[in-house]
Amino acid sequence: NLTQEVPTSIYRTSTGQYTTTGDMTIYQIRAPATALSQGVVMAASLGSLHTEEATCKRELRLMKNREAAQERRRKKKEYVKCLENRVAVLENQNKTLIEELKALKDLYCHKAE
DNA sequence: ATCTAAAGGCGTCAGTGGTT
DNA sequence: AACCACTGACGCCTTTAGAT
Repeated sequence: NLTQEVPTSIYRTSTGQYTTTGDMTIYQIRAPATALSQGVVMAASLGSLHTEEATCKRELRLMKNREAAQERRRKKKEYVKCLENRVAVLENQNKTLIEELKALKDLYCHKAE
């Protein structure tokens, strides 16, 4: 049951801060159910159903995106680690090859003498 | 101990390409 | 057209390393 787990909506302000909103608009719309206002109230509750659904959708999307971002960062770290390992291996190989080349050069020089 | 710049991590938004 | 997963970019907060 999603709606029970979904926290209050979180919005980002223009300054990048986060803020929350309750169901203010829904509460404000509710009025005494006189015969005249009945239709209005019904429309409002229908509307609140829509906003509830929209809120649910939004929260679900945010949650999934949050998880996607976490996974993305995990994989990126893994990839960078991989690259660093590769660099270390190649540096070692390079070192070995340079030493080998030096040894062969020495050998060649001594033979030439 | 305090200050501060840099680095790291996080949540979110916006855009994109693929799928139904 | 609506939906989804993925990803780069952004702004914020926290941590870390070095200077004073």
